[in-house]
Amino acid sequence: MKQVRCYECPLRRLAVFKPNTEEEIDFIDAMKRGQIQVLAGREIVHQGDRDPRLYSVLSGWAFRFKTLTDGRRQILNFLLPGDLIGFQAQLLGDSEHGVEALTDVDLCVFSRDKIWELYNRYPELAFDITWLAAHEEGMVDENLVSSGRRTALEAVATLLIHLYKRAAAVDLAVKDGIDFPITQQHIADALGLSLVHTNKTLRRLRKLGLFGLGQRRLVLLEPKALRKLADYFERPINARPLI
Amino acid sequence: MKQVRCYECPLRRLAVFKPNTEEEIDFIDAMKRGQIQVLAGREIVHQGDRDPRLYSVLSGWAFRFKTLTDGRRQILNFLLPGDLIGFQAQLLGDSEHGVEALTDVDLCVFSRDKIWELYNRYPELAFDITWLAAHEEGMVDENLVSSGRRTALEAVATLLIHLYKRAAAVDLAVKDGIDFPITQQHIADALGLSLVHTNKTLRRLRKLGLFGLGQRRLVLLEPKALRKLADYFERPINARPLI
DNA sequence: CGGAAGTTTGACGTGTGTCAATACGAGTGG
DNA sequence: CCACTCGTATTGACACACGTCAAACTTCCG
Repeated sequence: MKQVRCYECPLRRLAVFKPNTEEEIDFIDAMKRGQIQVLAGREIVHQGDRDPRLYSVLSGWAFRFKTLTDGRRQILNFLLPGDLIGFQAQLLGDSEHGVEALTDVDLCVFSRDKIWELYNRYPELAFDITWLAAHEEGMVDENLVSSGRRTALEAVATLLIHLYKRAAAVDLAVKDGIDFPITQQHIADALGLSLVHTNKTLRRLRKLGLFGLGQRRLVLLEPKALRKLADYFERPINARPLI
Repeated sequence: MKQVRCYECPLRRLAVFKPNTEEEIDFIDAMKRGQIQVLAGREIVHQGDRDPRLYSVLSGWAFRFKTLTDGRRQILNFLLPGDLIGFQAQLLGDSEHGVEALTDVDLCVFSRDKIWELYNRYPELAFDITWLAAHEEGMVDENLVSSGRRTALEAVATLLIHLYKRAAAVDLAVKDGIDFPITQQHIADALGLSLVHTNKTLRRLRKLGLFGLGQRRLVLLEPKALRKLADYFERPINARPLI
């Protein structure tokens, strides 16, 4: 994607995002050092990196993960446009998790130096960062419930609904379907399941007619039934901040 | 515990906590509305509460959790002295998780109104809150790895080490043992295991001589072996902020 | 002393993992 | 346009980690 200035950021046109003042946008723009593209499958942050960069996702999907020394991998949560990278964990210090691009991804790069100025001069933006951190924790919480206390069927249903809603919110939905770049291996790693069992679980859900998946495209056919499986309450979607 | 003013807070004497300026402490003290005690087993925040209060843990243990409608429970993480409550998830809005006292707990109650003033006038404190939120997310991350990708044996070892270190950091250690108020049911709910299997796993670890547990007291007998099981790297412990 | 809460044990069932092979789809090169 | 290949999806057979049920035991405490 071409370099974009923050005041012409395509994300700002979306309804999910809270509007900012002109002054705030100017500051964010000044903090933005540039933009990089990372190809699908490449690492954005390496687990153990010292002092990782600060990014935000401008387009595409990514995910945070941890790997054990013997290679077992756990996906912590997925990152979509508007999400921050590098603010988690030690805001300064080593990154305790890796981040990998799921699709080709455009990232805004921010200068870490200016974070301090942001906290000093733009308390509302500072609050937004806290909000985003807390919100992301909420997603990990939800994922932990799936991994720990839901059956494979429930967990997969929960994840599909969740990703669907998030993708739709950032306008990635096209007539009741979203572009779905996630492989079964990703689902397995996110939920702590094996690849084979994930496959069989997806097949069961599909046979029940609850959703359609194919050609990188996900459609929820029976959202009510899925929500019931997922023990999922509809919650009001507050506007979320965009840095 | 008697009402304590923030500048005489016993936690501030501990090495883990980052010192604050006098002005900051004064502000925190002004923000503190009082102190309450919650008895072991009682709920501090009810899942679904509208606009829950803001607290910090002054003494005792608590935990955050979610329950599904049929009663299955997942513990998200444990809270020890110095941890904040109510800043997670929707910093304003419903709480998506409950918080329960594990032991009798003393809590500092903060007025939500002043949060805004804090962000405006004390950017460093604002940053600390973000830090604490991100740090807590890191703990949920770690727990998710245990639940999703570690065996029961590894997961339990990981949790014991982790809790030991945290408790020792806030001076709850007495000659290589800590006061350990957690039941096997709590461990099970934190790791997504059944009570019975948790019991058998603990017994196995004990038979291996890796730790001692009894009379509410935990001792790590073979920390190296435990760390190996847990795939655990020692990390430098930065001073953590205290609000 | 009695009851509640927590811990232990054994027997047995099953959800999920592992292994191994096949099928499919998209891209590449001849 | 067909072979080839590589990543992904699919299947079946089988193993085991972990769950469930049920009962006893231990500790704590009023």
